[in-house]
Amino acid sequence: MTQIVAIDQSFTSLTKPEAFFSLLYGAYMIERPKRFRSKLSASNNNDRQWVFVGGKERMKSLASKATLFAVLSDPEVETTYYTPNGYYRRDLRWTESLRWLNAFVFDLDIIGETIVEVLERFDNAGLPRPTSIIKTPSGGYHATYVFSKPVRATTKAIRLYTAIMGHMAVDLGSDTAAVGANRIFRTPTEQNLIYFEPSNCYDFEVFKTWRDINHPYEPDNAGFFNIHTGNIMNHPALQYLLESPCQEGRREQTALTLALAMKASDWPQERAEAALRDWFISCCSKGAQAGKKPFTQRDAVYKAGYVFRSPKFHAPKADVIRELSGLPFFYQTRNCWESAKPRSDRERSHLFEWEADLLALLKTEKELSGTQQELATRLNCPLTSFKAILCRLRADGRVIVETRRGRGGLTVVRLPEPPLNEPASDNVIVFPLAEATPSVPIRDAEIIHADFQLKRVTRIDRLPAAEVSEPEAPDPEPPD
DNA sequence: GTAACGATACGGCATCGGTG
DNA sequence: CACCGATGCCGTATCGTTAC
Repeated sequence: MTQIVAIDQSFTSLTKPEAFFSLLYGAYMIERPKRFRSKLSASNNNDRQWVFVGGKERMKSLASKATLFAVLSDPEVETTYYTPNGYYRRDLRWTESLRWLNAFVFDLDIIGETIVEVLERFDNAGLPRPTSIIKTPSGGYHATYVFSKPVRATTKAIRLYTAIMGHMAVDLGSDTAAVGANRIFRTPTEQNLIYFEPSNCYDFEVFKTWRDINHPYEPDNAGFFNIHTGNIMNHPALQYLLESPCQEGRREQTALTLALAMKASDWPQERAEAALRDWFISCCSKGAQAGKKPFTQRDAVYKAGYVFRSPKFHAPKADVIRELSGLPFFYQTRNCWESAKPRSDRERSHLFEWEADLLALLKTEKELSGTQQELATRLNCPLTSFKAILCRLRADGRVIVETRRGRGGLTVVRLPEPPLNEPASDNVIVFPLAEATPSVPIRDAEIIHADFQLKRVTRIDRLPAAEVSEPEAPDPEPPD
């Protein structure tokens, strides 16, 4: 904090955005290029951070406030987006290269709400008031919590940060796709920064405490998949199903839906069975029409075992929950590893153009075959670069590549088939379940991103068939 | 064995923002 | 403004694999 105070004193004429960035990066960003700085901090290179500012496609890396402010005030330079967190490398904007977690930023796509209503969301979620709010061109808001003390971005810290942010996003009703440590957001400007309270900075511990109270941590559920699903059992619609009288004719479906929701919420099977037993005893109609088999407690509990045993069940259908409960219900999946695409931001890079060219070509031709040299020539791309993009696209699961070596060798490239394995996959979360240990990435799993209000799949990602150390991509689509 | 291909390793070069 | 250090791009050489 002492450093921040010092900054405030030395820059009395900061603009609001500059003050924001000073606060955000203050503790661990050098003031000016090295020649102006004290020897003490200059030698401490392990703490410095690089941050990125620029457009969606290309961002500049910056390490000093003087440079940052210069870039921000230069109308020639695109500065639409920035990274709230800092990196130890200036050339790789990967989660793995993060050094400091400086803030949480939430993308609130709530058009028409006033700033007062936005602040009420924070109050209602039991969260403190944010440090800043900016208005985005689409009419939404980006709200930021600047940490009073940046958190070193260790693997564990990033995982905790993401998990807590996921809970906060759900409770705030913000875009869960914007959850993660390696995200870019709209750069605050004099015009869009409509709320800025520099004193509203909080220690990361504040958010850990909030999470412990509002979303108790269960070691069994500590895997990645909590983040995909959230705990949907906490949703009022499912609470309603669990606690309200259930009539004949709906018992089967309600029991199944509850079991699915429990599975999707990572409940242990025993807990699900116990809950369904309680549900049967206190809520479920016990009658049966003449000649029909009665619905028994055993049937209810059996549903849990059935659902938990079978890998083909993943999560309940949102529209069934809406129908059974009569309450609005939707949920959105998100991927805690974004579709892996290490997007570095290099001036000379043509790889992404070729990558886009290849994908565009595949959309029209469905399948490309030939020697790699032929295909590379066709794309007007060097052979080595063609191999690089092929390797990356294959690792991401965005194309299927078959190669035949030797004489008459051939490379066939095509787009992966959309998954058809689940009925009504529009609201099914495919998440590989209990058999996978949380620390190991799941191979060949697909994540369906669905908008359950519009009832459509928005995107399908295949988790990269790669090692844990595979760099995580920065966000493919920054929010407005 | 040989031709023709894919896979891999290596080195020259360009480029970046920072440095002094 | 020349230089630094790190890194990506890309051509080339070489090795491995396969059909003939």
